[in-house]
Order: sequence, then structure tokens, then C-alpha cells
Amino acid sequence: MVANKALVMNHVTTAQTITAVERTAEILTAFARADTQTLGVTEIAQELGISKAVVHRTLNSLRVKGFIEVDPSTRRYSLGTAALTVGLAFLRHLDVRDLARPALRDLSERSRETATLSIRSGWDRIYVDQVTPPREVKMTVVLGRSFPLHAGSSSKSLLAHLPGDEIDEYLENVELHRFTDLTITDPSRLRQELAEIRANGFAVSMGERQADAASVAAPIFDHSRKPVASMSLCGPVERFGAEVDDAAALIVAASQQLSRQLGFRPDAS
Amino acid sequence: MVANKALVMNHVTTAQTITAVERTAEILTAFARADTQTLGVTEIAQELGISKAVVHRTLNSLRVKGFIEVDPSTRRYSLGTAALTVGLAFLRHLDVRDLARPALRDLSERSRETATLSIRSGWDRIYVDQVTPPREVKMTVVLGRSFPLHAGSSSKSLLAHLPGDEIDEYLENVELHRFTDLTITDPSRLRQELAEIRANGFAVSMGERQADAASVAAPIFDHSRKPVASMSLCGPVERFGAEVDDAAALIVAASQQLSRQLGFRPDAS
DNA sequence: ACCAGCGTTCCACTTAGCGGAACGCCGATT
DNA sequence: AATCGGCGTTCCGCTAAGTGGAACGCTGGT
Repeated sequence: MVANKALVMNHVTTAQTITAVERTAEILTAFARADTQTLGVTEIAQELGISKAVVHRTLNSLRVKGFIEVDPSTRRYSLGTAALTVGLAFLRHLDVRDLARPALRDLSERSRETATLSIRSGWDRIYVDQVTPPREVKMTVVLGRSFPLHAGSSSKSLLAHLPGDEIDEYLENVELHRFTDLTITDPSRLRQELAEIRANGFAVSMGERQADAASVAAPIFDHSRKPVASMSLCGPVERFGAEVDDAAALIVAASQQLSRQLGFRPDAS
Repeated sequence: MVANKALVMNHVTTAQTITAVERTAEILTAFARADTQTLGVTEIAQELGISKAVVHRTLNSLRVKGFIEVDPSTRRYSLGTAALTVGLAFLRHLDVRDLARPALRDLSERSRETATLSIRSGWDRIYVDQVTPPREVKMTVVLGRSFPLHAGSSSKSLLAHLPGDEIDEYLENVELHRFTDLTITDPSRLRQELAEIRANGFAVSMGERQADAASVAAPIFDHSRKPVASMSLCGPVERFGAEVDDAAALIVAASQQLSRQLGFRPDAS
């Protein structure tokens, strides 16, 4: 017999999560976010609003499993090799990366600039690969770092090709964080820009995410016609400005071929 | 029963760990170890001996934090982008990798074989980088995968240069797992081999870890004279057999230079 | 010689979460 | 179409596992 569920409802809704696990995830993420290699117990506890005792025990548990290492002399903690093993396991199953590697090399060689690959993850994108040219002045991105979908050409090219309702959702829920003076923070202006990007087939950014960097990007679609990744060419803004048109042609051709390799079929409907 | 419990309690109270955290680590590691991209709840629960309910809630918590993704149609789980972000953060702070990159390229180009870099982690080593030659038949290693310190040339070259008491500890506590027919599983024969490796300055393996692969490796020392990493050249056993001497000379020179760059100073004491 | 602030440990309290069992759903089989 | 095994998911009472404030012992800076 099924009891009356309404009666149970005044109880706290049964959380289908475990706080200790979420805290673990947050602590690991804190190490990834930090610009210093090591973190201290108090530092983490304050940043995440957890008691020192809990942070310490969590770090200890992670240390036993190899996700965290501790320097016995300084008593400061850093990421361990198990973190690497798990991260690279993710990469190993990322087909688009292997597929894009030759294209990135080719793009970088032809343009003599940096070629990057990002994948979408929720309202973010993440750099997963790059090929840099053999020049003294060049751009380098941080692999694994995530950025929101409104700033920079890679981001915009992904956002532009999402279904309309998802774009609405993004514009309604995500604050358009200002990275530089040139970041587009006005939703209606961003909408206009996205329409242009769809018309052109590529996105351009001149210092929207990083002041001294310019880039051109185009999306990569999978078999279900969703934009899953994005390739870009990028470089220092002073010299890349003149290269935009050539770079755009290269990046569009390369990304279309990759989409086809992922099973994407353009149609007329 | 009650008295028994009290005894167990007394023994366990000193453990400064949280089981939920350790389980989390084990579940993430299970994804890295699996050869399939996705895992199911029951599958994980059985492998790790945890109840399905707990696995489900843990996965759910990790999903919220981006470490795990779920395919709604198949209800199967896979690693998420946060795992990548954390793993690459580890890599970002790994100085030896950046330092070794040019050397790996040079080694691979000169030998026309695969050059690899491993770092030590406890009683294991982990591949963190490789450069492969542009040939049809070549060797490729799985980055992020860990192997024990007794099998293969990279492993042996690290083990050989540990302090004597640590070698003893390894031989006493770690079972010498047999990977192939040629894996050295006899402790005293391994000891002999390690002495030879120290005398030569490099280690050789012909199919000890993988039947059809051969390799030559030399250790990289840091400022405190500890072997922290190892470089190898490796290839298919039939053709690499003839190249061993040349490869050994290359790898020894390169590894010694890297050690110096890490602050290692050889002395006569 | 002195703190200030760190990482670590302790301990009584209590609540978070465990897990056996039940549920609903899906795909394979007949 | 009907069956059914096995999956992921959810429920709920019980309890041991974990929490966190406070105390401790270092260590490095002054």
C-alpha cells in the first residue's frame, strides 16, 4: 500500500546527494582554480566556509588515495598523481581531440598563430588542446581552464549555435561577466552579435576576453547537430587584426570538415 | 559482539579519514581504470563492494560538481570536465614536463622512435608525456596510466636509483606482478639487474612489461638527488633490438642534462 | 623570548547518511 | 503482446559516522 506522500512532504526533501562528496569536489576544484601550486588547510577552510577539522580529514582521505600530496616540511597540500590519471582518462575518451589534432597543427602552420580546441560543458567551455607556432611572440592558453560562453570567439561561436531556448536561458540566468573593457555585457547587443556569427559561420573577438588577444573561431557539430566543440586561431591583437580574414577562411573550412567526421550532415530543412 | 565492536572502535578512532571521501576517490579511479568510457551504478557497486544506493548518491553529488556526467537516455555515467580541469591543473605545475618537452622531441626525431616521460608516484610511475615519430608502425603509451616500479625500463631506472632501504621496502612489500613471460619476478634477480642498471646509467627492457615492445630509459634527478622522473625511448621489439645502443647513448645524455636543469649536481663523495 | 597563526587532534553530541527493500522502467526474449 | 530479468532510483527507520568548537603543539617571523 502506498502511503500518503503529502504527509511526508513536510519533512526536508530527501537530498539525493552527500555533502562530504560535494565538499571533496569543491576542495579539488579549489586546487585547480588556485594560481599557487600548494594550499593550506586554513586557506581552503576559509575560502569554502568549511571547518578546518573537516578540510584536514578530507585532504587526508584524498592523500591516502593519491589525489592529494603533502609536503611534510611545509605541511602544505597539492594535487596528486591520481588527479592526473583521472583527468587524462577523460581526455582519452574525448574523440574530438584526437580528430582535431592534425587540423590544429595544419591551422597553426598555415597561419603562424596559435590554434586551440575547446569543448562545451554546460554554460562554460574548456580549452582541451592547442598548437603554438615557433615564434617568439605568440599566444598561449591554459589547458583545462573554463570560460563562460559569452566572451571570446570560441565561446561566442558555441553560444550562437545553441537552440534558441538555450540562448534565452543563458542570457536570463548567467550574468555577462566583464573580462575587459571590450567584453559584450549587454544582452541585446550580444543577441545581435550571435545573429551575425550565425550568418558569417565564424566568430571574431578583439580583446573581449583578454585585452591583448584577438581570435577567430568556428563551431564543431556532432551527429545530433549540437555544437560540442570549437576551434580558434588566436594571436596578439596588434598583428592578428590584419590576419583575421585569412584566419577566418582557414578555421571555417577546418571546422566544417571536422563536423562531417563526427557524423554531422548539413541539410536544407 | 558488543565487546568486539568496542575493540574495533578503539582501533579505528585514530583514523583521521572520512569514508565518504575515500569512496569518492575510489569511484573516480574506477572510471580511470575502466577500459569502457561509461560505467553503470550496479557495475561500480559490485566492483568496489559498496551498496548501489551509496554509489548512486555519490555519482549524483559528483555530477552536480561537474566531475561526472550522465547520459539521460542510457542512464550510464562517465567522467566530466571538472575531472579534466583538476588533472590539467596538476600538469600545469609539473615543471619537469615543460622542461623535458624539447628533449623528448629531439630524442624522437633522432631515433625515429617514441620518446616518453614518466614521473614517480609512490611505488608506481605514470606516463605524463610522449612524442611519437611519423611512422606507420610505432609505439604509443597511454598517458596518465600507472605501472609498478619493477617492470619496463622506465620503471627499473627509477627503482634502481632509490635509496637502498626503499628498494628493500619495495622488494619486501610489493608483489612483483608478472606482465609478460619476460617480466622479472624473482627479487634476487631483480636486485642484480638494478645493480647493472646503476653501473650502466640506463635500463633496458625487451618485452618485460609489454610483449611486443622494447625500451631504453634513464632517470632524472632533482636538486635533492632523488630520481623523480624517467625518460625512455621505445619501439616495436623486432626493430628496436638493433637500435638499443644508439638509443641508450641518446637517452643518457638527455637525462643528465635535464637533471642538471633541475638543480642536480653530481659529486664525487 | 615572544607571539600569531598554522596544522593537527580531541571528544561529546547529533544528524547525516547507510542500506535493505521496494519501485518503476526499459529492452531482450518468447 | 506479454513476460521478465535487471537496471537505476527512491524510500525510511536506525545508528554509527562525522561534525566542529576548543585545545594543543609547532614553527617562523619579529
